[in-house]
Amino acid sequence: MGRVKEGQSVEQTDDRRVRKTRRLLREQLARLMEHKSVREITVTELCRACDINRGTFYRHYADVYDLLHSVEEEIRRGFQQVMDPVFSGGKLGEQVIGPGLQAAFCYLAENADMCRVLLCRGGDMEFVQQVENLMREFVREQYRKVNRREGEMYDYIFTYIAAGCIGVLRQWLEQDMPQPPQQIAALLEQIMREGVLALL
Amino acid sequence: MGRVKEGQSVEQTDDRRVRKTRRLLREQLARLMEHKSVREITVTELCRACDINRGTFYRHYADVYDLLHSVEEEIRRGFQQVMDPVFSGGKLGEQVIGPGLQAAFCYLAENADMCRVLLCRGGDMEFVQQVENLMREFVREQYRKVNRREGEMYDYIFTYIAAGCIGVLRQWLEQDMPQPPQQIAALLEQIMREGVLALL
DNA sequence: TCTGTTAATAAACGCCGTGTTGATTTCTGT
DNA sequence: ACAGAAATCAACACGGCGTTTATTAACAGA
Repeated sequence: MGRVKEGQSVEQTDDRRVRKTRRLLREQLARLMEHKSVREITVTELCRACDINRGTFYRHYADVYDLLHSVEEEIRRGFQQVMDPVFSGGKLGEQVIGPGLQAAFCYLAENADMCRVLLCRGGDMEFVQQVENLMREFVREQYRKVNRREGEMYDYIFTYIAAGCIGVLRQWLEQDMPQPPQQIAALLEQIMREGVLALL
Repeated sequence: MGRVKEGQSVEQTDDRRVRKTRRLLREQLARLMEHKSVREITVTELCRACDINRGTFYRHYADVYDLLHSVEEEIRRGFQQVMDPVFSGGKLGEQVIGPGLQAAFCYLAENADMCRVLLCRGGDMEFVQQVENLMREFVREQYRKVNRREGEMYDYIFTYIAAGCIGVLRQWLEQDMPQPPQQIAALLEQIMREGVLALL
């Protein structure tokens, strides 16, 4: 059964050994995920790849998905952190969409290997949904500054915009980011500002 | 290793026993998937739920994912079939988006239980991507009638629209479809025709 | 540099699901 | 009614899982 962990939020340790072990596990997991789906990766296999004792793995994580989720949480946390200042500190209102998107896409580009594996083909729906929700809250916040109307139908529209952005992000990642993140952010800003029709 | 199957496309049989077995397996898989993720569902467990011999399962499918994919393919095929007439037979051009979306959403509503499980939280990214691609081709086809311009950036915009639609679909399914499919289709048609800005 | 602490290792354990087999029984279409 | 095929039952080796114990190695702090 799953071992009781040290409360998934605080993972910092002053012991060099555990930092090393966890870093190794994350690296090798990412590497293996480039070639096969997560469900095909076994603890045994991962430990062999790390040259780590299997018991050591279980000291840190309950199973492969537990490890995966800790990686996801790290990326999600970073994503949130990058968006947050733009999020709440937007006094200019209009001028915040561009920088926000640009910051987000630059951050994701830095973690492209992991993000591609988590958001694209063999990815984790749960994680995609979480990122999409973050994006939706960003969108809602922006439109709230202009218009305070609410309602179920508005929720659908916010979802539409957020899902559209994540969809573009996914395609961009899957094609190995042929454009610089700034260009994608600019495109999405334009779509959000002028709508798709103006561009077609 | 995976057994060689009868070429995943043709699954029809005249033998009542195999129809019964496969139907049972699909039903129980859907039922189990409502309570737990696919990765937690074991062949043994599924067979117990069906009161079917485990060897019988392996006669039809290589593993749980093989079964799942056959279900996905069936739904995808139906989806495509429902869209296709509107797709190619659109002489009116403008008048085809509404009926197309409406047909799609009505079809998905009929298979809501399975679709929710495949497209939402615990779903299969691979499948979501496939449905999204179908939607994108539909969108591209519609816009092609008005404007023949092409290019990488246009692809991003088509992706944006398609992903937005699937995102709305996902939210709608997850909330147990509080609106009739016609209303959602109408909303998306409006968005595609007038853009999000006109609605906010 | 020493010391108490703790992570990492190695080896072994029972458990359970897997995928396959062969012999037997039950059901099916014609 | 009959031949063929599907479903059943029991058993098999295999391998990953999750845990335990004793032991070694590395660590932080003084």
